[in-house]
Amino acid sequence: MPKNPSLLSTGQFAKLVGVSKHTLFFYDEKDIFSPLLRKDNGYRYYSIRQIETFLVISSLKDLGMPLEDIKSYLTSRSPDALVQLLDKETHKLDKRINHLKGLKEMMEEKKSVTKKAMDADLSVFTIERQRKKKLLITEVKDVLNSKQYYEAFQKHYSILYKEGKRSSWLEGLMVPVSETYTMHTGYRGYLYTVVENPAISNHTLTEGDYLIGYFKGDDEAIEEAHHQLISYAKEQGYTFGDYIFEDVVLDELAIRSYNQYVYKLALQIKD
Amino acid sequence: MPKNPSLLSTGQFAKLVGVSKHTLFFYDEKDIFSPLLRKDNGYRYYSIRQIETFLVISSLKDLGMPLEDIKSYLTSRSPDALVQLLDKETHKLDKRINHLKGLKEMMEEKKSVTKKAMDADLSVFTIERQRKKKLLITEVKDVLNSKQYYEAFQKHYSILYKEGKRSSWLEGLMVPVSETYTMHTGYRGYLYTVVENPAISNHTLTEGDYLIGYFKGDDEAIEEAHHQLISYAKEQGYTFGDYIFEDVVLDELAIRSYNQYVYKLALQIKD
DNA sequence: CTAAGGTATAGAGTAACTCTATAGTCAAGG
DNA sequence: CCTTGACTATAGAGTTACTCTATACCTTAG
Repeated sequence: MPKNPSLLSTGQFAKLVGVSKHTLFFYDEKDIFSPLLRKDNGYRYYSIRQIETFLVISSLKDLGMPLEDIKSYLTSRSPDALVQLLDKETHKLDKRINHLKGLKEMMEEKKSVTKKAMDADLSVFTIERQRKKKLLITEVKDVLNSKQYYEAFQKHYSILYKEGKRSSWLEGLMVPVSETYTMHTGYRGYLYTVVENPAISNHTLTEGDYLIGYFKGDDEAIEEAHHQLISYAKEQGYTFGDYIFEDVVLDELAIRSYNQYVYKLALQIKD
Repeated sequence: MPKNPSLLSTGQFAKLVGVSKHTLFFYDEKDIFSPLLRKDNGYRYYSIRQIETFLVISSLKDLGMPLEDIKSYLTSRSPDALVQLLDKETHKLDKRINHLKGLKEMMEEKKSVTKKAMDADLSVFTIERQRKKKLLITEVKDVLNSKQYYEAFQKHYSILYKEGKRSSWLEGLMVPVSETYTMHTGYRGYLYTVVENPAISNHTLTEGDYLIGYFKGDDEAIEEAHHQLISYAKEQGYTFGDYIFEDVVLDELAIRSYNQYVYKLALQIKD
């Protein structure tokens, strides 16, 4: 290594490490990372040796560590402290990676649901086979009661939240078939979310067939849709299960007008 | 779902989705996300249906999408556009995840190197066996020449950068043994980085033994250390290879004073 | 009917920059 | 030696996506 260490101007150093000159001015000003020396004309000169250091600092920053914390680490740095710091950060990193993986999964799920909804024929009912699934369900005694709905939601989310499933976008309402004809006066339902962890699951759906219908419209149309689905199932002589599953598949994110939302209803079919 | 949709105040909604009330005021003001309705007293009321939408918006934001872009998406939303958007974002997400995985790997490497350096006995030389490794090396004709060093670095990094290895913290200098005794007048060296991809590797180290020494000090001490290592190898009658590998193992990040840095020198041993 | 707690707006402050304006510095060609 | 163009510096305003504070109005339980 050079005895007379290779010196780089601010611009050169910035280019090498991939940031702007201004960032280096800023770091210097805040005493986070300073050039090896300054010449009489005020020009900053960085050593090539400082590249690694800078890259670690900027990686820590990328990991969300505030510059203040980085600075305060540097004022009390030691090999022991470094190992501790790296230990802590790799753990955080693990969590971040898992969070992002979860997000990705959800985005892909949302994508596939949206695609299906786009292609769906709203005028026909179809049969779909679903694999076994574990659900977390939370009862809402009266779905029309705003307060109860709110509390159920809060409960439901607090359980999911503990699981680290911070932003599960995909859940719906599970409505007992028995409630279908009293919907306008108030009815019982269950918020449901598909979960992997059996520890938080409190309901299991066995593998089986579902009668599926896609419907467009507002809340009233959906109430009507429930009736249509049941009537059709009766006509066809299906023995159906206890619940209808209701999911919004094209919502505010894909559609501007409220009454054009698309819902998917699924009725358990026995045998 | 409720015909009379369950309405939540700003505070309630904020609690459910895990942000502050102010964030919701802010989003409303910027027309990014607004309550379903406002009562005469100015109070905002959100629908429970809006929770999913909000969570997607905030996930997109978490993924680094500017609110401006989210807003402009929402003004031209459609199922097709949503699928496109999700497609683009999952790809970005993949890149992010890989980047973080790379960072994690490097942090773990740095951690282990630091630990080893802490425990190392500076007064003894040891033999270590190393597995086969692929390297990317870049020649520096005269290590003491600042311009050449800079250019070599730039070249070296631009290759690594293309590989997506954005912040490889771990590389050093490979010095031909033949140059050891002319170090003060200038000498040839090679920047080296261990890489996985054989396509960018231009040098292979076969499995073999290395004579390892840890040294503390500044640049001059390290020049001296090169000599010590060679002398010791000669004394012991080792047939040695062509290169000494020089790595800074305790640097600016772990140590405050420049002349207390710890270097690791490794000399290839034949047979 | 009052107190505790919720709601509103306006505006200042924050991190970690980026961008602009203004001015001094340097190296190479004519 | 001078000029030109590319570099360097500082100061300060602007940016994003908020948070925080101050002030004032509203609602509901006891």
